[in-house]
Amino acid sequence: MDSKIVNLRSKLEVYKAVSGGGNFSNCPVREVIQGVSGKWSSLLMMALAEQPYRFGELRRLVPDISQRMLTQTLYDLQRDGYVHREVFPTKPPSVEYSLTDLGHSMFGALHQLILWAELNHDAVRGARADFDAAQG
Amino acid sequence: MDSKIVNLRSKLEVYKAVSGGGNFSNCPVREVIQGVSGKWSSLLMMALAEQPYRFGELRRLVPDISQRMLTQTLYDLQRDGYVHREVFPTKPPSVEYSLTDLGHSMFGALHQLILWAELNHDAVRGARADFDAAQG
DNA sequence: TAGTGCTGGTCTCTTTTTGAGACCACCACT
DNA sequence: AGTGGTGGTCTCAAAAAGAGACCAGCACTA
Repeated sequence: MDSKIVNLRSKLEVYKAVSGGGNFSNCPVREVIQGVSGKWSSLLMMALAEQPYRFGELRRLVPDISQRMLTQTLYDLQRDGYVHREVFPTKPPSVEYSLTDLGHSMFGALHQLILWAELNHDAVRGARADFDAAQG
Repeated sequence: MDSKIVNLRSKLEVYKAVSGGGNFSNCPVREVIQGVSGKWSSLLMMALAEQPYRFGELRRLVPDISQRMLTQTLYDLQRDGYVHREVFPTKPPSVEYSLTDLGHSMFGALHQLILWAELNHDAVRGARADFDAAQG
């Protein structure tokens, strides 16, 4: 067990103590994590970390997102301060989305998870296949 | 812009090249991230990184999860190889959930995001409040 | 001996979230 | 005059999640 995990263990104790009931219901980390935990949030963060994109470009970049969810996810990311939305007065008007400083900062952490996923996605797929084979 | 982000930029170029259509639809990272992106997944990973827990303990630890979603999320985490499920022949039988090696490894990466959330949740809340105040 | 509680779930029903696709105004270009 | 691209919104259907009843089996208690 490495030091990070030991460190977290003590953090968890703190949460449980603070929340009073010995549970996670008031954990302030939850709302932040849930903001990133949407189906499309991390994917859009990945795209915008690369460079700013316009609405239509994002739609083409992530073809299986519905226009409705693209609108809504970008709105939520903007609301949480990760994404900046700028309208340019072209004809027709174009809208550019980019990461804020807070967004770049958050992406630095999210990036670790993405790197892990890159390295281990075959292990996860393997586990999934084994499990399905064993359980039916 | 730090080196991590520059590094990722090149990674993204690779994905777009590989997928053929210049988009994210085949990105292998997506399925891994989505496995962690469930509403309850990261919370249960946090709990189990602390120590193994039994079903009822987890339910008490996360009081606002329904029994149905607790069952299902644990099942999914087990299927992806992050969680080990062990039944003890007590009366009545008890079931213990713990992280596998893969689960601990993944949590190491998720941990970065959790630490970020700890440090920045007030900034996110502030952004949210500002946005709501401005937009109505 | 009957009642109560705890175990880890499943089943059904309702509510919320998401997806699919039509529709919109505006303007440029052909 | 028709077509296409802009960034959306609106409606309706499908999928996912939440709420809560129910279950068998055994221990403990009254």
